[in-house]
Amino acid sequence: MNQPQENTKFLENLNEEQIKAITLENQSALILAGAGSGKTKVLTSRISWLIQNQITNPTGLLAVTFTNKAAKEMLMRVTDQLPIHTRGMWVGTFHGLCNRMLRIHHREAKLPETFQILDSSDQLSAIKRLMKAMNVDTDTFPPKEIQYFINGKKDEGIRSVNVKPYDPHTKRVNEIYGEYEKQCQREGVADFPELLLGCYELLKNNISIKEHYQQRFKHILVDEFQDTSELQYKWLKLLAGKDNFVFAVGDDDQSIYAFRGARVGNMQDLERDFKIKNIIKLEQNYRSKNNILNAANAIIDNNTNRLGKNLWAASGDGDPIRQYIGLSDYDEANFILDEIKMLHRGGLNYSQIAILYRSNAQSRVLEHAIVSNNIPYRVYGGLRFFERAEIKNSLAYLRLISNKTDDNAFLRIINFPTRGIGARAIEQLQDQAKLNNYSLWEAAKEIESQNENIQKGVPFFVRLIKNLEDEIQGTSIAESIESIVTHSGLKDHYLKDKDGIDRVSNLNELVSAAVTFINTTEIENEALTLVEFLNFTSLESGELQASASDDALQLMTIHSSKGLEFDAVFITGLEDGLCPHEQSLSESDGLEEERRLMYVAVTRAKNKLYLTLAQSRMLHGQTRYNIPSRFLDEIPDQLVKRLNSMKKHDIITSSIKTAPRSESKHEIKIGSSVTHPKFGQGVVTGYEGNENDLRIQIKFATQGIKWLAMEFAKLTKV
DNA sequence: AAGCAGCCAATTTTT
DNA sequence: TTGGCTGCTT
Repeated sequence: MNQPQENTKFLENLNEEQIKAITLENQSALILAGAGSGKTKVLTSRISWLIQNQITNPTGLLAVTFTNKAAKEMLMRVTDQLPIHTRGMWVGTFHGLCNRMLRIHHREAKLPETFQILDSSDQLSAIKRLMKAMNVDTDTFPPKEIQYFINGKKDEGIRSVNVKPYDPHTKRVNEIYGEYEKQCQREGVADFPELLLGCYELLKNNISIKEHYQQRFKHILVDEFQDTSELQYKWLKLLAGKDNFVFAVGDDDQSIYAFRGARVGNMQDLERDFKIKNIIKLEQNYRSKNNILNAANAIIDNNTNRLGKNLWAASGDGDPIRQYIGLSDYDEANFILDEIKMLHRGGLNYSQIAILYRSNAQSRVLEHAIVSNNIPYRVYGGLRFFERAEIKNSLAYLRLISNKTDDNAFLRIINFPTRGIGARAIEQLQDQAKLNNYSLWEAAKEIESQNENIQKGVPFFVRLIKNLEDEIQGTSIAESIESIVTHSGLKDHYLKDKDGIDRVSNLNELVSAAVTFINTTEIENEALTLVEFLNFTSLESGELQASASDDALQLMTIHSSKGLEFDAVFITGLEDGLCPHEQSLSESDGLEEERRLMYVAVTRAKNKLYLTLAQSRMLHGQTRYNIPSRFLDEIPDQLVKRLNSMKKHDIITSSIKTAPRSESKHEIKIGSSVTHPKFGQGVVTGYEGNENDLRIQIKFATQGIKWLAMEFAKLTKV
C-alpha cells in the first residue's frame, strides 16, 4: 500500500506545472486548465497524491463534477492509480452529492425519507397542474416562464418569501412560486435546483451537520469550476469553511453555459475568498497540433476580461486548417461527406470524426447526406433513456407505490394505459383531495372503499396498485419492473401499437438497467433500495451508451462536444447569424460567449480541422443568405488553406446570382455599402424571399440590422 | 379516447 | 420546414 516507489508513479510523464498543481500543500488552489492540458489527469493524480501521502484518506475528500460521466471517469482513473476501495468516497455531481446529504439528514431537511426527484419535465407538469388548480391564466403566465423564474430564484438561493417583486406581474409569479414550494413539500418531491438549495439550507441552518462535514472533508476538489452557479459556489463556501482546502480546476475560456446559470465570476471570487496566491496555468496542450492551437489562441484573444493563457504543443504545426465555402447547405454537406470518405479511405475510423454545429436544426441536411452515402453515424442530444415516455410511465408506477403522495406520478398513470378514467373523474379526485387536504391516492382510495364491486375506473386502479404493491413485495427491482410492466397493461398497450416494438424493447432494457444497478451499487439501507433506484433514474438520465463496437460518425452541437476530442473535426455553418448565433447578439456578453464556443469547437480537433459554411441555407423554410462568420476573420491567414479559393468578391457576386436581382436596384450585392434615406449608412448582409417578394438585410451603422422590402427600400449605392 | 387540422415559434443543456 | 401544442371532431 505504501511502497515508496509507488509514491511517484502517477507523477511520471507530467509537466512541471501539472506536478506543481498536484503536489500543492496546505492551501486552496485554482488551476486554469486549458483545453487538452491534462485536466482530468491532474485532478485524479491530485486525489491519488493526497491519499498516497496520507494527507487524507479516501473518505476524507470530496470531489464534485457536473456530469455522472465525469464522476465515473474520475473514480475509474483513481482506482487505476491506487488500490483503494471507492466505497464511502464522496465523488459525484453537485446534484448527486446534495441528494446524498439530504437523504442522510432528511429529518433536518424536513423531507420524507423516500422523497423523489422531479426532472425538468416532471417539474413543468407539476407547475401546470398547480396553475390550473390556482386558476392562473397560462397566456399571461406561461408555465415555462414560471419554471424559469422558480429555478432562477432557487439558483440564487432565494425562497419565495424572500423575493421582492417590484411589479404586479412578478408578484403573481412569485405567489405561484410560493404555492409550488408548498405543493412539492406536500407531495414529498424535490426538483433539481431544490436538491442544491435544500442542501445549502441544511448546512446553513444546522451548524453541527455543517461542522461534521467540514471536519470530514478537508479537501474539496471541483471540476469544470467555470460552470458553477451562484448557489453551487455558495454551497462550496459553506462546506469548505475557513480551514478546508478547495482545489478548483477550470477554464474561463471554455465557459459556455451562462444561459443555464454558470457564473464565470466565481473564478475571481474563489481567488479572493480562498486567498489563492497563484493561479496555476496549464498551457501545454497534449491534444492538438499547433496550427489548430494558434487558431484557437487567435480567436479567443479577441475576448476581454480573460484570466489569460496561451496554448502550445510540442507536437509540431500539423496540417493547415481547411476552409470550404459551399454554394448551399446541401453543397456544404456534400463536401463534408466527400472529405470524410477520403479520410476513411486513408485509414481513419468514423468514430474519430466529428461534425459539429451550433444548433440542432443544422443536423438534418448533414444526416441526409450521410444516409445517402450509407455511412454509420450517431447524433448526440436526443431524448435520453430515462426520459422516454414508456420508461417514465413504468417508473411512475414504482414511484407511486413507493410514495403515495406523489400526485405527479399518480396523474401520469391513473389512466395510462387507458382504463376509462376521464377528465371529469380526475377532476373529482382533485377536488376531493384539495377539500380534505390529502393526496390524490387518498381520494382514490376513498372512492374505492365506497364501491365494493366495481371492476373498472378508479376503484380498479386502486386495486391494481395495491395488488402490484403486494406482488413486488420482497422481489428484486428487476422482477418488480417486470410485474408492473405486465400487470399494469403497459406491455400489452405497446405491443398493440404499430410502432411500439422499440418501446417494448426499451422496457426490457429497463429491466436490465435495474439488474446492472443492483450489481454495481452498494446499497446502504436495504429497505430503501427501490427509492435509491428511482433516484438513480432521475439523476442519471441515461446517456445512450455509445456501443463502443460500432464505428460511427459523431454528430453533435458544439456545446455537447465540450470535453471530447476527435482526430478530425468539421465545424459547420460558420456564418454570421448561426455562429455567432443571431439571438446571442442581443444578450449581454453574448458575442464573447459565442467566441468561447468557437474556441471550444476548434480545440476539439487533434489533427485535422475543417471550417465550412454555405452561401445560402434553408432555415425555417426560407432560404437565407448569410455572410461568413466573423470568427473566420479572426484566424490568421497563414494557418488556413482555402479549398475553394473564393475571394470575398466572388462570394458576393455568386450569392447575388442565386437571389434574383431587382432590375432597378443595380448591383447591390452582399457586402455593398448603401445609404437609406431614413436609416443612413449600412452594409448589405443578406437576402431572402423570391423574385416577387425580395427582401434585403442591411446592417446599419446606427440602426442595427434591418430587413427591408427591396421593392420599397430607396437605397443608394455608395 | 384517439386522430387530425390549424397555429405558432424557432439557440445552446446537465442534473 | 419542422415540431409541439390546442382544440375540435369522430
